[in-house]
Amino acid sequence: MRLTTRGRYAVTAMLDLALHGADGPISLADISQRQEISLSYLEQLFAKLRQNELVTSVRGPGGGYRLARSGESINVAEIIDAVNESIDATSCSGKGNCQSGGVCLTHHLWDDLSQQIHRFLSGISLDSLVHQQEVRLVVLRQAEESEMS
Amino acid sequence: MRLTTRGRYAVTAMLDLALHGADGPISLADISQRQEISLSYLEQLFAKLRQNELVTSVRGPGGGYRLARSGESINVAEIIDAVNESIDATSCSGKGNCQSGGVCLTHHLWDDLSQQIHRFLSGISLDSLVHQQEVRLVVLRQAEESEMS
DNA sequence: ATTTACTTGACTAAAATAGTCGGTCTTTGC
DNA sequence: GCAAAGACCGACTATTTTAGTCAAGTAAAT
Repeated sequence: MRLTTRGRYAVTAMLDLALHGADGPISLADISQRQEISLSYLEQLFAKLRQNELVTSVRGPGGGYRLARSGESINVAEIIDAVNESIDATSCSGKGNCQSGGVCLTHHLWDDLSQQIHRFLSGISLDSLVHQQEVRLVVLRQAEESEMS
Repeated sequence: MRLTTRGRYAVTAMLDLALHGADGPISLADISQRQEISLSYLEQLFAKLRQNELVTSVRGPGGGYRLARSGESINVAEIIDAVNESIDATSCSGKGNCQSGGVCLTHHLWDDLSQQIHRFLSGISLDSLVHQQEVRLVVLRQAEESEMS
């Protein structure tokens, strides 16, 4: 299992869209500045998010990305999935052939853990994050920072 | 956050000790054969497990390792910790300085997830694994396999 | 037409993983 | 006392993944 900056960046960027995308598409340059994520790296991530139909793009001046569905219907687990970070904790990717055809001693444990994590993350929608106190505070700070520059 | 073969191997090896260590120390060679883990790699892992006082060693012929405490009092979270696989899912290692001194947009989410995982894994003792039906079945299969060779 | 911005693919440095290898030190049993 | 078993230690390495750069497009709006 891995949960690295890739998945974290993807969720952060999607949350940025949910927060600022109310009126019109958001450019990757904006997200890059607000969330301090390399622009070229965002391009890579959004290619996958688009393939997985989590965002739609608008080309040309004033263009950018917007959420493909409502923030209510998009959960964190599917964002992480979209950028190829499996939440699976087993070594056999759930296939159950971790030791010479059968399951290994701890297969069941990792399987349980995977389900636990998946249940947790898929229960969290972008909308629910938008409404969190902790998130709102960060949004305010980011707004101040952007005024200064 | 990472959960890779290192943490999985460590838990598997510790469970092997809990299962077979009732009468006398278990050699790494035994564990290596039963669990199909490279002997040299096990040595690395057990160095850390010993430093963290999860196992004690007995040198010389007939020697090996045994659990330092009862299987009831050792939980999976501390085993994974011992081999340096942090369960923390935040990018700032919980420090809260993920974005220019403050927290990033999704810090709280990863913090929550980390706690969730930690609570789950620290609630599982080696003993509770020993008594699981799924584990017992694998133990039987492994016993058969070792008879054949 | 020109500008803006998305799109694609190839490429790369750095880190982590998953080991290997060779040797040393201790203890037990013959 | 000596040989073998097995823990212990450190250095070394191939592979993979991550995180990111760079350059060359393509599409759409003004």
